[in-house]
This record gives sequence, structure tokens and C-alpha cells, in this order.
Amino acid sequence: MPSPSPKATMHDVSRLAGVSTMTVSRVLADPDVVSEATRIKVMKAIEQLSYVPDRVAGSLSSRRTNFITAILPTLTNSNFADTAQGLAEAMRPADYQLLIGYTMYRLEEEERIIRAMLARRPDAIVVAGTTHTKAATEMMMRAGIPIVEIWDTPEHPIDHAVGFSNYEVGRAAALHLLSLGHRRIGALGSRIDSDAKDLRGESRLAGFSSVLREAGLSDELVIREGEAPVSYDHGALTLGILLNKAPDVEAVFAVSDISAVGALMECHRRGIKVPSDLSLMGFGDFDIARQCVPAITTIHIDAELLGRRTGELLLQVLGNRTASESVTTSAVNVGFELVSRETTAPARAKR
Amino acid sequence: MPSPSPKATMHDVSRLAGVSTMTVSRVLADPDVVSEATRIKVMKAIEQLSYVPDRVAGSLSSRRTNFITAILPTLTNSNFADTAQGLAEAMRPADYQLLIGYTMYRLEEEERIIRAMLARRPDAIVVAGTTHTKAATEMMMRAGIPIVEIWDTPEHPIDHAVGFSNYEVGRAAALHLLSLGHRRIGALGSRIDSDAKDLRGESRLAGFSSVLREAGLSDELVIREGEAPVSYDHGALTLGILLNKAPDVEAVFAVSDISAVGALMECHRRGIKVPSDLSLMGFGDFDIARQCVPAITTIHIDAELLGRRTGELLLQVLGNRTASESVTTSAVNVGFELVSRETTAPARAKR
DNA sequence: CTGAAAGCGCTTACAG
DNA sequence: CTGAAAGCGCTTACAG
Repeated sequence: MPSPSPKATMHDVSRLAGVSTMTVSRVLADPDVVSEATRIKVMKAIEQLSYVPDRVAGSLSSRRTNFITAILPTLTNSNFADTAQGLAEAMRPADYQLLIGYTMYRLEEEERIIRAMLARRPDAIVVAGTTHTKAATEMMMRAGIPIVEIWDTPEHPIDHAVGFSNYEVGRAAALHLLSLGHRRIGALGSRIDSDAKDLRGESRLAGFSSVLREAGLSDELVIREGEAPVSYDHGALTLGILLNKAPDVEAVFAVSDISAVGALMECHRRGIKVPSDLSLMGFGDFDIARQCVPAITTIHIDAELLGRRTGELLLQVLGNRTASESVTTSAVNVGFELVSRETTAPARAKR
Repeated sequence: MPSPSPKATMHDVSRLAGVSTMTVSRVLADPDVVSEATRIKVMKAIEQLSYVPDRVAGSLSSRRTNFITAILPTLTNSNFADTAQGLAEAMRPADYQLLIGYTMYRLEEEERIIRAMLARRPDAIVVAGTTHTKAATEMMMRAGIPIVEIWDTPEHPIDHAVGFSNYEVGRAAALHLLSLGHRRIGALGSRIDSDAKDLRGESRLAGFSSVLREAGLSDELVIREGEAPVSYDHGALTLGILLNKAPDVEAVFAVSDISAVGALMECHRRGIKVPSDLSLMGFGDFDIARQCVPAITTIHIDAELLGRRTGELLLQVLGNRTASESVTTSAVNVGFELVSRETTAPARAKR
């Protein structure tokens, strides 16, 4: 490793500048309160020694780390990556650093991460999802820091929430396909009886099914196969299963655009014309959905905005900490939007 | 926020267990060295108080944070997300936590991040790229911790390196297209005269050009347009520019599969048949490249492995710290692989 | 196998 | 506007 230069401490700076460490600390934290002459002396010393304040020590004595823990299913999903980026961006001006953990869609892993993260003394926790193990919920309740559950609308929030209703997303998808006149309707999701499960995807399927049933249709074509996270392969595979079960299926909703794209490519391979033979829609409005040929009808989520809103909420809550002690718990719904593109079309007149 | 439970300290635990704090510390750090009876007493007290050790304090006194700073261009690129995940996974068993920063392909931003991160006292820094500002390089040199430059092969590494040669990737792409008999060959990249620049993409273009020139061909069809990071739109747009300039272009290399997919979709829209009218190849072997119809010829990088190798290297270096003081600087080349799929084909006999 | 002392490098809370 | 004292919650380095 490169030759280490001896690390200067605040004490070194204070001696070189001929002041107390408190004055150095003030120059760094609140420069205006220090006289200009002193401030200049101190800044010169800092410069000369290449002094970098030790925030580990700072965190210990101030009892604030300026860390925010963000727990997401995976970094490999661009929607979650966008949320992380939006959150990081919103928090950065206030000098917060994200501590990212990913659960791979496993609740036990989420619990493990929360436990480990708590030892780092984050100033707040952001966690995707509204379902947690009992121990995880308890740890978050007792942590004494703001908690934000994101990417869904919790019935019983631990503290704050920023998200949208996955259930309503599923309903909107089903209503769209119904409104086009389709009656033989299926969906593609992943299993929930395995360790890794996409609970928000499952909510979308549940909402989707509820509309089918209300319309007097069966939900037997709602396919749950494969472990979360879904993939292009997942879409191709589950579409195959669906077609096997119901060659006459007219319209399909995939819990993710990634699956929808996989299904679309499988249609290309099988010579199935989309949307004339089969209507197809996804969720998430990933870039690829827009760029696909044909472009995929989907449900748009502003994942980055969701992250930014979460950050703004936290900034407010963390800022007011001293002021009002307990800021009212808030739930932000960022909503969603159905984007009709080229993969969905009205049902053809029968025979 | 939820009702905070008063946070127990090691001192609380030690009193409840009737031992000194040192013994509690040992039970946590090195249980085997403590007698069973004592250990059980302490564990019970820990359990009873829901004690979570404060690693901020631990880091300050031990002078190790178990933080690893990882600096990447963006989280939104699944290859970099894979690298981050691989790195995190490799380091987790040794209880290291990633501190992720993203530069948006800006060197000034990279410098800012390094400065900010250094205050968190990471045990090592992993940084994508081999080109840094002068100040950034100096800070890393003087940090006194292992530095790993990844995703390329630095000529003058600061310390360690794990990557592959982007230049050679470009050469391999050009050689492949030449070997198919193409002579009118172009490439799609992004600008390097803007704030955000993809220097590794530029290396690939440079390698690509070098082969063209060696073959006596011109590199005037190497297009550099748009800011990094590239996108599907970038591919569609730059392909349009290329076709304008050279309607007779036979083969194209895109610096990223994302651009290649965008270009492919643009071909679909324009009625250009791939590969019979135009051969197309990308870089990165993103999932979408494999799933596309036709599937895209590309150059495969095992981004997750790259992250894992980086982690393994760090584990070794950090483990040996006390032993040999300065472990030899190492450079790991993880290589790459050309994956020939359906978007490239031999040149047709002329006229 | 266990503990008393010192200290990691800052900030808090006073005091002047 | 500036500083002396105390302390944040651990681990290191001894000692027994």
C-alpha cells in the first residue's frame, strides 16, 4: 500500500494555529462564530497539515453519525437503484451518507441486516417493504430513530411511509385489460412459498386477481413460478407455462417489465404477434419497456422521485428532532400511472 | 418516531453480569477466551438488555471501521451494481460494510467523494477507473490504506488493481468484425469533451480504432455523441447519426450493450435487418443482450466476479496488515470473452 | 481467565 | 469570540 502520511489530528491543527481544539472544531462546524483572524490561522494550519477531521470520533461525541441505512431487495434492479440514487442525492446536501444493504427478497436476511446496521448507529432507517419479521419490526420500533417504509403503503406503518399501493397497481392493470374487451386474462409472477419472495409483486397479483373475480372471471391463469427476483428468463418461461395451460389466453400482465420483456421476446420466438394475438403489459416502466419493439404498455413508477421524497421527509424529520421531539408520522403516496403503448390492443371480435 | 427504548451500553451489561466491561468486550470479540460460566452470564445480560454494541465507539478505539469505500460511476448500470454486490458479498463474512459513492462519470465528483469518505476512515478504497484528478490521486496515495482500482488495467496503479483491458476489448471487437469480412465499420460511443465522460468506454473506442487503422481502414465512423452514461436512446440516436454519415455501413460496435440494444431497436423501426443488412455488437453482456431478438453479439465481463475478486484481494491484504506491513501490490486481470450471437454475420458478397 | 487504567479524536455544556 | 473540563462507548496494552 502507498506510503501513509501520518494523520494529523485536531490537536495537531490547534497547536500549529495556536488555538484550542474547540476553536478548530468551531471553524469546521460553524465558521461564522469565529473571528476572521482566528479562522484564517486555523484554515492555514488545516491546509498545511492536510487535516481531515475524523468523523468516527465526531459521531461518537455528537451522537449523530449522519448515516442513513437503506435496505433494498437488490441493487441489480434499476428501479431500486434509482430510488437509492434519489435518496442519496436528496440527503447529500445535508451531508448524509447511505449505508446500503440488500436482502435478496429474504425477510430473514432483512432482519440480519437491520441488526448489523443498528450497531453502526444510523440516524434513520429506510426499508423497502411493509412486511418484516417480528424481531425486525421490534428492533426498528425500539431503535429510537425515524423509520421509513417505502415502495408500498403499509396498513400499520412502523413510523413513516413513502410509496404507492401495489395492490391498486394490480387492479389498474386488470381494469385496463378488461376495458380492452379481454376476458381470457393471465398474469406472470413469482412464487411466495420460497425463501426469496417478492411480497410487493404478490400484492400486485392479488389486486389483479381481485378485479378478475369481481368481473366474474377466474384467476386460474395467474401464474406464480420461479423465485424472486424475476428475470427476462422468468418472463419467457412463465409465458410458456401460461400458453400451455391456456393457448387461447388473450391478455397477460407481468409483475415486472423485466418479465414482460422476456415474455415479449418469447412471443417473437414463437411467432405470436403482439398485440394482435396477445396483449401484454408490465410494471415499472423500465427504460427497456419504452425502447422495446413493440414498446410495452406498463405502469410507471417514479422510483427516483420516491427516493427523493423519502430523503426530503427524512431531512425534515431529522431537522426537527430537537424542536418538536416527535414529528407526526406521515405517509406519502407518490402514486403511479398507466402508460399505454404498443403491446396492448382491443380484443378481436370472436370467430 | 416509535418510542425509543433506552440504549444499553457495555457498562450496563457488565454491571448486570457482575463482570468488568473488558470481559463483555471479550465475549463479543473472542468468546473462546472467556470461561463458559462467565460467558453465559454475559450473554444472558446482553439478551436481557437487548444490547447492541456501539461500533462507532468500537471503531474509534480499535482504529478500524470495517468500512470499505466503493466508488462507482453509477448504481443504475447493472454491471456496476453486480460488481458492488459481488464485492459486498465477498466482504460480508469478514463483517465489512460498503460505503458506496457514485461519481456520475465526473472526476471532480470522484475527488469530492474521496475527500468526504476519507473522513469516515474506511479500511480500504475501491474505485472504478484508473484516471483521477491530481488531488484525488494524492489523497489516495497518502491515505495509508489499501486502494484498489477496478474495471480497467492501470499503467501506473496507485496500489492494487482488478480489472480487464478496455483497450483490448475494443481491439477484440474490431478484429471480430474484420474477420467477418466487413470493411465499412463504425462504432457508437459518448463524448469525452464534457464533464461526464466514460473513460473506459473511450479506451474501448481507442482500441477499436487502432485495429481499423492497422487494417488500413479509416476510423471516421467512430461516433462520439451524447454524455455518459449511454442509454437505449443514445444507441438509437447515434446509430441515426452514423447511418446519415454512411448509409453503406456494414458493421457497428457499441461501447455498451445498452447502446447496442437501442441501435437494434432503431434498426427494427427503420426496417434494417440485423445481421443481414447490418452487423451489430455491444459490450458488457447485459441480460437484455442475451434475451433480445435477435440476441446480441457482445463481449462478456463477469462483473460480479470482478467484485468478488476485489473483495478476496482486500480480505487478504487487510488480514496480512500486521504480519508483513506492506503486502506486494497486485494486479488481477479477470479478462473478457467475446460471445458471438445473432447480430453479427459475414459480409455479403459485394454487388 | 479477568480487570484497572488509559486513550481513541472529537463535541457538549459551561464559563468567562 | 474563545477555552478548560468532561465524556461519548468502546479497545489496547498491561498486569496478575
